[in-house]
Amino acid sequence: MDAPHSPNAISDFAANLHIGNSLSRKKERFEPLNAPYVGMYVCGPTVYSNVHLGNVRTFLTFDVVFRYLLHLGYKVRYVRNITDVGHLTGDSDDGEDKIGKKARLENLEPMEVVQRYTNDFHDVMRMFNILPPSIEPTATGHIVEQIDMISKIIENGYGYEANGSVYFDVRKFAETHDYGALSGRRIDELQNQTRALDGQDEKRDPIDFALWKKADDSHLMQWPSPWSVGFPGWHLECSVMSTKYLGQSFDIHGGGMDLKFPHHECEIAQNMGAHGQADPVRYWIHGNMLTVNGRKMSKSEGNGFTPDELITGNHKLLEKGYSPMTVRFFMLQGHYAGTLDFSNPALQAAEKGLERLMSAWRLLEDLKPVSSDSAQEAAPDVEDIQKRAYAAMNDDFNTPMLIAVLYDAVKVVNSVASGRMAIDMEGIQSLQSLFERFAKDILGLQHEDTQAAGDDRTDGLMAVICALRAEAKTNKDWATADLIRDRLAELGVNIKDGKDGASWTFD
RNA sequence: GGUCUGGUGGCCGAGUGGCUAGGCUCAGCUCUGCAAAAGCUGCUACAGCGGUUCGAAUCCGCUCCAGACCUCCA
Repeated sequence: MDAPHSPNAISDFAANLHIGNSLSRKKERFEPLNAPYVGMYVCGPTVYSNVHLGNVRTFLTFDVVFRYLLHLGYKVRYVRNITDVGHLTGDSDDGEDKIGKKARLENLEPMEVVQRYTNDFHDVMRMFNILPPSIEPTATGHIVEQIDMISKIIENGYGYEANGSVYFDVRKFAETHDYGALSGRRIDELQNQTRALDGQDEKRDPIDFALWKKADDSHLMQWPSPWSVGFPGWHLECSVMSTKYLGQSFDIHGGGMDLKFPHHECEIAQNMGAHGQADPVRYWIHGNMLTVNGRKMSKSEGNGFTPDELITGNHKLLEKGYSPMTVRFFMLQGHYAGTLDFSNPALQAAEKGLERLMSAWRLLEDLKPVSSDSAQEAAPDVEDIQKRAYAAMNDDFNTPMLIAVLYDAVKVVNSVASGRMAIDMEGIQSLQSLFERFAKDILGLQHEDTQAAGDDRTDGLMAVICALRAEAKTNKDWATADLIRDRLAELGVNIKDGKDGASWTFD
């Protein structure tokens, strides 16, 4: 991806980037701690099952953030973890972790489960053209660091051991820190609302959370520690890995809205408790949920589906299959901070809208200048379109607005292509650059029907067929001309009659 | 119960004080042998009730509705 100016320069447009910070609940101008470097951490998946579309949305959100920061010229270190230590299953709290349970049910090593679903996760990310992060650390690869962080927290007086488990002393921490600042929760309100969970009687206070849990014999994944043979608490890994790779204070932390509490709140407490760092994360970004009929997409609701089901349409919620790019575009048509409702009509609309966008982009490749003498409309102000495109992205990554701006460019391309609007070569190049930057680099859209470009033989055959049909048309032999068009349509080849002869595309 | 999000036209979905969002659908027109594509035009909006204001979808208050989260559960 090229930066707008020289390879090492930060774009002038970067100065106006504003991010909706969920910590302050305000849009704030983005100022990196150590420009041109930017550190970003995003909570990755727990790899105990296939990811579904709701998960994809979160990673897509941060893919666009990552892409835009790169585009602006920042040197981004993007860390996205893999949670490969299972934590407790569901509400039932049967004392078994998710990965361990899956391993037992399928008679696999826990690490086989981890590998299988990590591979699946990577496949899905590729399918949706989501860029890999700079570092993808795993929880199990950082047990030593986690134990070390727990020790620091204990030393600082914010952690205590009970029966081989270690808990975070929330009340102690809250004496000097604002626990609940991110989620807006008050510890007095939290007090009576905690669920009855394993080990609750070991805690000094029900609101304390686990840093280390002693494992019983049935627990498949366990490690030695100064306190017991056991496993780390869920919130700890992200604190440890973000600190290790990005430092005690870094620029952006992202994740799904559902992780705000307790996960991210606890992360902040752990970081502060261990390092005394006042401001571990400068900008918190939370992606909102994908809903189906107004309900959060989740496995337990049975309303989530896998990419395979999506493409084949083989799911009770899907009327037909949709391509990954259609889904990517559909998601980008909503802002990441709002819920997005999944429905067949909405996806079909996205499919058609994307097709229009991509067709114009394709047209642009062979667009020729149109003189102002022959055109009814004056040349477009591409510079202005580009300005609005940057303004949209700078306004908290407003991809729906960016897409609306791109449709202005689509209109220009179509008008020029039909000879209605004037444009010079420079204008065409500006438009090409616009699509390259915003559609390809930033939104990550790509043509899916590349095989339709055809080889030489196909092109030759089509040229012959079109020539025959053109002759039929010249002879006003409409029956033959229509027959050719209809039969080709049945084969998935669409003929469009333009001013300069017919063109063709594959479905 | 608490916390946090939201409630926008036929559908999806932007927009935080006055200026066209956009996409899809539908209707009409232009172009076209017809069709498709494209362009143009039109259509029905801002949950409700009060308030602030010259002016509110946009600010404030209340009500109603929906969703998410509430300690180890994306």
